Amino acid sequence: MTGMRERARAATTAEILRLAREQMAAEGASALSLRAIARDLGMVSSAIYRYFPSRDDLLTALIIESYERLGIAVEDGERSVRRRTDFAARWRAAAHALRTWAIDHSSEWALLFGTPVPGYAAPADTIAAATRYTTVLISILTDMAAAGHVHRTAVPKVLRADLDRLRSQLGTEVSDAALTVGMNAWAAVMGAVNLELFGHLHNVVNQPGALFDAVVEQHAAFITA
Amino acid sequence: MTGMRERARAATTAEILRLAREQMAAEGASALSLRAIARDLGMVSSAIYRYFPSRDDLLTALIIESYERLGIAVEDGERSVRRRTDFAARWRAAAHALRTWAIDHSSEWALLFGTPVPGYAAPADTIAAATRYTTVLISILTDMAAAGHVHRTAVPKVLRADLDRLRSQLGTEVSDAALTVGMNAWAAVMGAVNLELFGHLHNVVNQPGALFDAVVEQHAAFITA
DNA sequence: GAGTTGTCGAGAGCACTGCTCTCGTTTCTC
DNA sequence: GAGAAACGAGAGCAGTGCTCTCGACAACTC
Repeated sequence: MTGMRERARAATTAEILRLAREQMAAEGASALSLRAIARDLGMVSSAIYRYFPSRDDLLTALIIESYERLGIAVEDGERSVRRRTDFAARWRAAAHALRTWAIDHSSEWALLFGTPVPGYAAPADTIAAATRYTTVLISILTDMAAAGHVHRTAVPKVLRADLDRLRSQLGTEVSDAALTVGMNAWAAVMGAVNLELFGHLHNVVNQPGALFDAVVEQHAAFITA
Repeated sequence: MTGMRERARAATTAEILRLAREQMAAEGASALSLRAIARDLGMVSSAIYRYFPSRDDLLTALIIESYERLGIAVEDGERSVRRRTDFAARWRAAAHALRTWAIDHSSEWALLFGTPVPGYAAPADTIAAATRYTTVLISILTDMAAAGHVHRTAVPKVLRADLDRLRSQLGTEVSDAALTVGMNAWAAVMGAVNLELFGHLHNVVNQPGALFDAVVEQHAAFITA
């Protein structure tokens, strides 16, 4: 219902986002220009502001979309593992889905995990979307706990309060040790992907993904230990 | 020697870099403006181009300086450990020096390890400077090898060739296993710092540095295992 | 010492950016 | 059908990186 105006608005909003993503992939997020999008769209630059009040708002919309897509990619990767009790395999699948998405959408990855824009404070909607890809790891740990697995890593005392809060936020019954193992794995994987995508492995590791595989294997052992 | 012209040039070059760093600390690297620097310097914008042919060249100079400073900070931190055979302590000191520098110079950290500028290809001078802070970790592993320590981590086959090349580049006699352990630790630490500085731990880990400490401890155990 | 050469800062200007404001036109709502 | 709201166009502002020209001065050559 509700007329052609609303439909037209939804269509051009989607078109703006599509063109923005296209432009971002071609020239990087920092080069994203509202005026260029307007030109591609065949309208005058000021008209864009009817749809996004500022460049930051456009970026926010793109960030939310990208978090969702990353989340879906990681979920799909992890879900493809048949033997659900093979927790190491599930971890590997999730981690490799993460890296693959990052490589295939490097400008979006940079948008999510690169330098934050100085004045830009992430709105609440983005942090909700941002949790999606991490939830996959939590679900693996939760299933391990349900299967009777007990993690025995030392938990730094300072982390206790945070882990308690996290557990109640996530509504899961994962031990402090399991959460610690998970966060270590998370940090390591993110570090490896960032190093690779942001060019810090040039002349260090030429074999693409070799460092990443090593990191994933190390933490596969840790997670299932 | 050689006259006032050369001295004046060196002075204003240094002043430009100083103002650039100041401005970067205040508003982030992306907001760095040649015109603003010129204004602060009391000269017209086009005059800046006598000293740096483009904004990218200024950024390159800043990047090299920052890599050097980071390297020095990590070296100093690691050197402060008295018992040179306490390799875990040396690792902790180096890692914490890295994080401390990152926090104290967050805009410079973002410049080094954040989103690379799309068109920007790091010149050879930067990659030389970039190795400095990593060399500290290598030196710890080298000393461990000299002290008879043998690392037993599994080494991914695909990494072999890269590790061979690295070893000869570095001119050190560290085993493949030791290098693998080191690179894993490197990736994890970089990941933890990036997550913290780029705001991805908001509402996840509020205790500053708690995740970092956990990561450092885990790899301290790995390195000395 | 005189003359040439090269460096420097100033100024104007180009193409671009995000963003604001106004002004008709079109669509929706009552 | 009348009033309100949404929309696109256009002009304009302040800012950016960068280029070009021009006059002043230091540095080197003869």
